[in-house]
Amino acid sequence: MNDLRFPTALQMVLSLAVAREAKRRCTSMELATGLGANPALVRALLVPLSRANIVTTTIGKNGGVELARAPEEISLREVYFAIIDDKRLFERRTNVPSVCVVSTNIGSFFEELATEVEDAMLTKLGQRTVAQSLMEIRRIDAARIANVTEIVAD
Amino acid sequence: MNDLRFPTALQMVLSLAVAREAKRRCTSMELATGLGANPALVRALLVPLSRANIVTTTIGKNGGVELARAPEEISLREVYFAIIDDKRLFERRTNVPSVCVVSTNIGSFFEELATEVEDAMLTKLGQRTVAQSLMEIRRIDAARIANVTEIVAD
DNA sequence: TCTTAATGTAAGCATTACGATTACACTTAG
DNA sequence: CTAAGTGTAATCGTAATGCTTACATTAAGA
Repeated sequence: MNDLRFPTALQMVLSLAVAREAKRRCTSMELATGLGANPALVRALLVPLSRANIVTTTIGKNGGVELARAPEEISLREVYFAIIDDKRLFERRTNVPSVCVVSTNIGSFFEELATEVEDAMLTKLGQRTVAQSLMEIRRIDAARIANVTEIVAD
Repeated sequence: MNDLRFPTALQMVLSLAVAREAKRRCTSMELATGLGANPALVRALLVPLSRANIVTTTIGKNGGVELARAPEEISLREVYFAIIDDKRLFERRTNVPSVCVVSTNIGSFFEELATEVEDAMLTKLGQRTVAQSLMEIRRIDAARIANVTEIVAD
């Protein structure tokens, strides 16, 4: 089973960015509906997002979720890091015996390699903000609609 | 459970690069010993490596495995791609309903994003060859030995 | 030709991590 | 006081992978 936490959290944040334009809050139920998922799953993901100061949750009646900052100020790297954090992209083997120069040092080497590759990935994510991503989503939507119209016209 | 195929294959290829210097072949048993793993596991990974022309296997008595090319000519990207291939780094959610502009287009958007991030990672891996990696391993080993000597001297 | 040493491959079990759901405690507006 | 929210724990199902065993296949060499 693949890890869907990042795509899920990303969609949540993007939906919150849309709601923010209307100065609205979302409930975990609304977010769950957009995902085709369960509100409890959404709330579980809200915990680390809240801890990272990406969203703000309000308990009680009329409560809900909103972005803690302007979407221009939130990078996808922050979202990824808030959600994933501990898990390394590449995990190394454990219990490798020391029987040659390779087996003895592969652990350190792989750690270096994994860090470097992971940094490259995070840098890429750091170059994108939530605001830009929302613009991109709308660009994709416009293209989709234009395409549908064209097909209908045939 | 984390996917250990890439680190496993990488160690195998590095061990084969060492063996190549001595003009030796390795058996899957030898490689498995260095990994602390089972020969059948090694042989399963040998199949895609062989298909990608990274290693050459020889069946029968006195058979075994060797690098198919010089270690300078094999990038870590090739090793990664040979082993992982199908599996995307980021998987998107399935069955997302179309209830708003975000949920309707998040799939396409995430696909674009995942491709870009994955390319960044593969580029990083493409900049490293097996030969360079082996040199790096030996550098780490030398540093480790120097450190041990220093501690013993205290 | 027979034995031996190797790869190729399929089948089955255990483990792990995550998704999904349910349930309930807690909080706050009106 | 009630309704509408979040916070969180517990449980189950499932998919992917590692690990192991077993056996078929192949080829060298006595």
